[in-house]
Amino acid sequence: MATRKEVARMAGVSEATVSRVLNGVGPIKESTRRRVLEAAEKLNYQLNAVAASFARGRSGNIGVVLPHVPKVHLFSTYYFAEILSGIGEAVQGGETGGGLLLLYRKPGEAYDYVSLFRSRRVDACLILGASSLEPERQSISRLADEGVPFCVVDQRFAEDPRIPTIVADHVEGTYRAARLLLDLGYRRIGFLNGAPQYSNSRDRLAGYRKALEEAGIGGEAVPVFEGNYSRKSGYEAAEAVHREMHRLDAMLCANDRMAIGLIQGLRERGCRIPRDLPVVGYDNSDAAALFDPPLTTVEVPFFEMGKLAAERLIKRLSGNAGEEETFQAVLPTRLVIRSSSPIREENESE
Amino acid sequence: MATRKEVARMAGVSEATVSRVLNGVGPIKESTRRRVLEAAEKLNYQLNAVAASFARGRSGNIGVVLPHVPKVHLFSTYYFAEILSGIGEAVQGGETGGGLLLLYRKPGEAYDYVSLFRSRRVDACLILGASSLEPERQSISRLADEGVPFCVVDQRFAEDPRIPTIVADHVEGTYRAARLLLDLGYRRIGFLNGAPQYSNSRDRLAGYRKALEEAGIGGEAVPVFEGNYSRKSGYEAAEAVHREMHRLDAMLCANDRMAIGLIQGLRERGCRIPRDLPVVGYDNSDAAALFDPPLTTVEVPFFEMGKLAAERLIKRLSGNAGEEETFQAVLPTRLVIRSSSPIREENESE
DNA sequence: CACAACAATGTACACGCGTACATTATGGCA
DNA sequence: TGCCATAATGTACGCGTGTACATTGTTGTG
Repeated sequence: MATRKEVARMAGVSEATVSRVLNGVGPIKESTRRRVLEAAEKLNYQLNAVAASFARGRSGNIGVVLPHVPKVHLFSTYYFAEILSGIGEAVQGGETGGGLLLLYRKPGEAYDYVSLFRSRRVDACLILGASSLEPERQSISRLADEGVPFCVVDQRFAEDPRIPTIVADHVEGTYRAARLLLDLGYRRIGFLNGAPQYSNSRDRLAGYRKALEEAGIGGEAVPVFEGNYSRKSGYEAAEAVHREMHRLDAMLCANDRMAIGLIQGLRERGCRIPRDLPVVGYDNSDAAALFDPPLTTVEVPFFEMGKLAAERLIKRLSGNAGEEETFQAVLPTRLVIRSSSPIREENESE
Repeated sequence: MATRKEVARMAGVSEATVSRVLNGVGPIKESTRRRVLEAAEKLNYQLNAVAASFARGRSGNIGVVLPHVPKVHLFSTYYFAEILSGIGEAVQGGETGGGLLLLYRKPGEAYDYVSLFRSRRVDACLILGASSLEPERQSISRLADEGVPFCVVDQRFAEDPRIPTIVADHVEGTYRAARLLLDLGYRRIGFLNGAPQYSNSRDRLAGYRKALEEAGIGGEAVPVFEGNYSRKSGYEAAEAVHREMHRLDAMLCANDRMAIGLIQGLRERGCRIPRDLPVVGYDNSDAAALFDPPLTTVEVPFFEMGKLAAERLIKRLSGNAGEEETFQAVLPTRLVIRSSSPIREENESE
């Protein structure tokens, strides 16, 4: 394995000159540059990236921290897949040379993000699938203390404005979805939510409640169910939903997968969708369009969220540090009307 | 930022002792260990992973090289999502401490894998979505020359037995699927394949042809179409398929997404599935079960392939090197019968 | 008690690079 | 020619760790 020293010797220059040629630093005579490059070529020299990272004090890659749930195919989840695709798009476009370092954490537990930086394994870090549970919140908070570049995707920490976040406007999303059903004349609209430790779950609930309250429908008149965003949990919720059927005339779900599971479960109980019960999903995943019936749902720009988050980090790494150090962006959602809700002459989007 | 030296000073020992305590190497007096750990704790010391990698000559993470196609949401692809999920499962279970380093390459181009190792950025490497195109084949071949741990997933290089691969038995997969249609009485079975630069495409074609030949159906009697595994390409293929309808009485597709696109396109031309034309997919993606009609398809253990590939690398890294250096595994596929093919009393699986 | 065996720790250096600073060529101008 | 600014290159060192080897305690055995 050739090293810088050998290249220097063959080219008849000092190691520093080799380094300068390879990094394009400082003025170099053209003939020298050629000699060095030829020597490097001839020796099949390859810069040791780890040594360079060590000398620079930076690893050159961006960390992406994901929750690991055994047996769950995380990447096959529309939510994570889209966010990650967006992140990938950004790092590819950014030409950082470095890669994405995928790291797993146990959800709910404290993860030592600070060590991640202290150990120089990442220069910046994106946090996906975080919750508001105290251990997680604290460890993310410590990251803010540290002043390092990071960003939490789709999870707000309203109480700590120093935590940079990029979220979607889920309040508006479920508000619109609920309004659609209300405008169609439904009053007893149930809600199947995900776990409340996620701010995005709580936001969805808030938007739903807001719409109902505006329509003068009391808080406890309509039941709220809880799943975990999996198809299975929606399927299992069908039992409870079916039991409460007399108090319901429509269902709103916090994501498409649960909506699909719910519909499958309700069908097994003889329920026809949307005739007996309109069901509205959320996310506008691929499955929403393919399912029978195609789901009315809310489109969320997960791809763009990931892309934006990564771009911000990359920009902050490669230049003007410090400015707009903490940012909190909220991206809009969009209602998509299909046939799991009754068709009527409504505005197709917006 | 505390360093080893300071810990050593505070604990009243040498740096070497600190290192030994932290790495659990050699005999250490219990009282010393405690003093060191206390000092490290008190100073909030964090080992510099980059420096350690540098000293060890290993980075501690596993590279995953993916094709990057602009605007394509790679992770949202069932194929890549499942393989990556499997890889994630393996690295999580393996407790390597290190992470997955995601790296992008331009498909079809030569990628300098060797540099990846020479630069010490990865200790091992998984290659996804590779093709048999000459530049790619060569650069992967060079990796084999190098003798480093790597594995190509779902792409064979039959001509070079030194290249470790894990593939699915796609020949058997399409053979079974074609046999299903033949057994149902169909003779003029068309095939919509992916791009032929992938061995998995060619294998699918081979299985399909094998079944037809066994049934005494000549090579050119039935048309073969080509897409690129996207839903859109299947949708666009509908035109050609519809044009050739008189020569067809069933269609086999190289993946579910194309099958779905094809069905959507055919429907727009007034074609009913499966009554007018049975369509069989491939992959058994989530969409296959959700689509209307649910697709008859071939299940492929992508998750297991990724998991197995990663496990092999991890095993090879963390111990007995050299043995079974190159391995080529072939995992079985499984026919899944749903209603995009006519129902008859067939064996549901196997 | 002498000595070996081993436990416990210290010393010293390599790892390959980036870069601050020192030094030497080069060219323009008075 | 002499002088200075700048180009071009060399020297020297730090980065923080792992670890081979040397050294110093400790224990057991004859």
